[in-house]
Amino acid sequence: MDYSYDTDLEELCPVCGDKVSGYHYGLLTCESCKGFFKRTVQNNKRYTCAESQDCKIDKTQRKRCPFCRFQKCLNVGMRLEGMRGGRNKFGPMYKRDRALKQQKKALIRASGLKMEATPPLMSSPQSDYSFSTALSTPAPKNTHPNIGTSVAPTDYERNLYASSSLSLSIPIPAHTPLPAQYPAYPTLPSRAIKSEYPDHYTSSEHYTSASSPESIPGYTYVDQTQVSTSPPLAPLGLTVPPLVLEFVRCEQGELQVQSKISAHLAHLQQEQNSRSAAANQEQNTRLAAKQERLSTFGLMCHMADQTLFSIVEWARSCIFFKELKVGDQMKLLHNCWSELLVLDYIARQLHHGKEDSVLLITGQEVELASLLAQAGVTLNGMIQRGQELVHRLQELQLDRRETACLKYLILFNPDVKLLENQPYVESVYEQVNAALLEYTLCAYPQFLDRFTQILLRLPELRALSTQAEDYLCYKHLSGEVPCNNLLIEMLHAKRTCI
DNA sequence: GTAGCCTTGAGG
DNA sequence: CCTCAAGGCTAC
Repeated sequence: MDYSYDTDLEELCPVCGDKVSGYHYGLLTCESCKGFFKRTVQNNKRYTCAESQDCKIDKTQRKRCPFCRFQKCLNVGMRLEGMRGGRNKFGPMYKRDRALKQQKKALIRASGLKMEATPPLMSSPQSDYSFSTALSTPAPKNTHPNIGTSVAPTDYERNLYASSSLSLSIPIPAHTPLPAQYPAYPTLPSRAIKSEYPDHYTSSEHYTSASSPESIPGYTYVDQTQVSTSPPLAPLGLTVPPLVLEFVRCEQGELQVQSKISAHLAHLQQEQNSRSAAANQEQNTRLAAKQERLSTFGLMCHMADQTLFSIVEWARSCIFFKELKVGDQMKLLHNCWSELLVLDYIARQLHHGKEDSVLLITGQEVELASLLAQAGVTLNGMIQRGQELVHRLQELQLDRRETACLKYLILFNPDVKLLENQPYVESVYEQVNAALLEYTLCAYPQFLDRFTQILLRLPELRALSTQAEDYLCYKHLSGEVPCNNLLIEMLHAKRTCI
């Protein structure tokens, strides 16, 4: 049994299930999918699907529909690398991925052994139960007192078993869609490429469209594993990694931030109203409407600006970050401020849980329709993209602890250049990664790929934040962003240091 | 077009 | 040196 842990785990191509031949374009794939991806990208191939763009791709049928095969390549995270030769820009990522896989195996093995010795005791009062249950919108009906003794062990065992020796003993039926348990590299692919090859990333239609959700029509297999099964069990009173607890402890009180920002904005608005009231009286309605729209955008900027202040405040008070020198702190924040802003927004919507409205940091609820009606084309696109991302995370039922971990993963980006204490940042990143992995495995043992699924959302978050930055930059250049803005300062800082 | 094998070349 | 991923080659 023991041998299987080290050898055959995850040795299947995430696209077609064939034998993996090594890392190609960002993840472990088979030789044929590597070649297929290469041909497609290099020759700028365009395929069409004769069916409904959701063809099953497996070893025997992969030739049937190149369209769906390519979609799947993109979905699992294949990305073009810009450099020829062995060691390339994916190098560190591959290294991390390998380390993480080892870690995961070790963890699974460890919990497996623990299992054999003593069946998990769930009878202890589920002390940190409250967070995830309070947060998850549809209250899971799984607080059955016997859940630990009756359901959990088998479930847990089955998953552990499945993950460790699946490829040996239980061949995956060829006709089923691959469950997304064959992880893509659990790092931030677009980031690595983007930071090193900005042009490459943006100029290639494949990759820009790859990260926009509406261009991924065949993206269904992930959802099947997450949604069609019973709703995720709440954490089973298993120990939550201390690091994760610490992360949650460091979270700011939403209400506190809310009232602070509300007060600030109310003040601003009051000022503005009194200033423009006189002018508006004389204007015709069309112009007044235009001014109204501009001021709404301005207000949003102020809102984002204030949120950014609170994010910086959070970062400065949080574990690990405060140990860094100011120079490194700045570099990290300059790199990720927009991602943290987007994540903050997304997390609020997750908590909000309504599809037809969004919740602002001020606590105001805005109808999505009216928001879309006021915004221009670009902003509309971003809002919709944001909603898509919210939706996907909702399907995963991302909990508050996981959200907290994501903030750290975004903040401690080991790919940031010119850090004084780069190894430290890298080690924090690894620690957070490990903590999140451990947490997801313990809290949601029935979803072994949850960790990967969560991390797979980060590239889209990244892409969205980049788009937001670009948009802000454009708005700034056309003079529509209020001055003295931390947003703009961050924008400048980032653009000048790259 | 596909996919297995070969060559190249950067990084360790 | 060796490793190993990107890209090339070519029998199907």
